[in-house]
Amino acid sequence: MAARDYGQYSGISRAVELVGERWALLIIRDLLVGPRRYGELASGLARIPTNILAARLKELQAAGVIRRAPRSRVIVYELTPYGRELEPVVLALGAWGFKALGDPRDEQVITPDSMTIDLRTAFRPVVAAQLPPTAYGARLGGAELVIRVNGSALDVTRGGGDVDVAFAAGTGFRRLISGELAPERAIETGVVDVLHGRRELLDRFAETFHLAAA
Amino acid sequence: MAARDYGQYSGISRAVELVGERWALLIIRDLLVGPRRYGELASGLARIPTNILAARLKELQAAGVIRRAPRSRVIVYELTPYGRELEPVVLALGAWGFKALGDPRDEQVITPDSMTIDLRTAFRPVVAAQLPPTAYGARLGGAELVIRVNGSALDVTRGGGDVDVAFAAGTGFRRLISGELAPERAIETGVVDVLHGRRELLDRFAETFHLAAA
DNA sequence: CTGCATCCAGAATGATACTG
DNA sequence: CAGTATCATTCTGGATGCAG
Repeated sequence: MAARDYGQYSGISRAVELVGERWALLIIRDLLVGPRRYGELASGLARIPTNILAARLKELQAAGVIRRAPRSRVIVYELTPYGRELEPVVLALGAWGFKALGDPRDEQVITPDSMTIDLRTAFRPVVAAQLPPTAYGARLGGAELVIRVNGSALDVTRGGGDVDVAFAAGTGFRRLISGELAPERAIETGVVDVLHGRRELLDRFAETFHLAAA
Repeated sequence: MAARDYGQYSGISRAVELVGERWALLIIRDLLVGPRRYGELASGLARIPTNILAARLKELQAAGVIRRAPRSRVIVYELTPYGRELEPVVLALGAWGFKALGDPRDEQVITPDSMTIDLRTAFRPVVAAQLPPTAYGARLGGAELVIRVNGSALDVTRGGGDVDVAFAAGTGFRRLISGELAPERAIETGVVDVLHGRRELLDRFAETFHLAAA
């Protein structure tokens, strides 16, 4: 039950003892977006068995990475301050893994939380600071997000709202961000579908969010 | 055998599919220090079962993270360029885990490679750049290292050589680096044992290598 | 209904023995 | 030295049960 240890005295081995079990980093990823209820975690991590989710939540609590917090009648899980220190690690790991992503397969889901973190990994604050504030509406798989960029600040929320440009992208999302496909080409080929708004803002999106493939 | 996938289309899930299996990140950690033979990896990761090591090496090759390279009669494993891009991830994770380290337990080993990476995570190049070049000899558990700091450059090698100060530290190593114990106190209490050289250089060591506990 | 606990088949790991 | 083969143990995944 407790994470088996590696018998080594080192930072890495301690870290993987704490958060290296299967599913653990994905739980942490979703909690980086915000506190979540048990059921919210379960539906965000569609294929996690419920007993494994319960076990991981206990282990991560014991490790001091997350905690149960009562919020007006319901219980949510949230990162502790120490857990939140994993943010740079998760973002760096996500950036690395993003480069190895191919096109999404049919059985793969995109959740709002995972997409939010992926957007954070690809976000270029220095570039964004030079551009006017913009709100994008993005529909990707099952996730529908409003992405607000204001200076070097990024804010991603779920659901609708007023946006400057709204688009739907399946396989195109990664290609846009990797620079593999220019925005105009993406629209032409139908890989990205602009639903409404100023379609030229897709260029700005591609500038703001960029992660070159390896 | 192949890494089971999480059914999600995201950077993190892809990353943990590639390097999230048990022992994988420790193998990568040691390969970050330099190319290693099968037997070197096996002895650095004392408790890894040999079949698991063999399996991981194959999976990591298939993932494009490492490769087998023939070096004058023998075969070594080394990181691919893509694998080397994990360096910031491993260092960040190591820094996080280091903060959760307690005192070393008896059954825990310290290997030269793991210690080398831990020193890299704690190294402060900006601080080091202000200090004169210094060579430290450190004996920690089974690992005996020569640590050369020259400006903002750090070089850690195994074995002996001329150093400005040599010291042995058991539990003291972490406490020194975390700032939990001042160098003078460490020497007084016998937690750190200066073998020869200028003992006041331990202050410089503690300035150069620092990682505050959480 | 949410938040888990229990049960069981199958997969991964760990220990050890063995081979080219 | 560099792995492969075998087998006991542990963990995961999927289904289901159940208490607040």
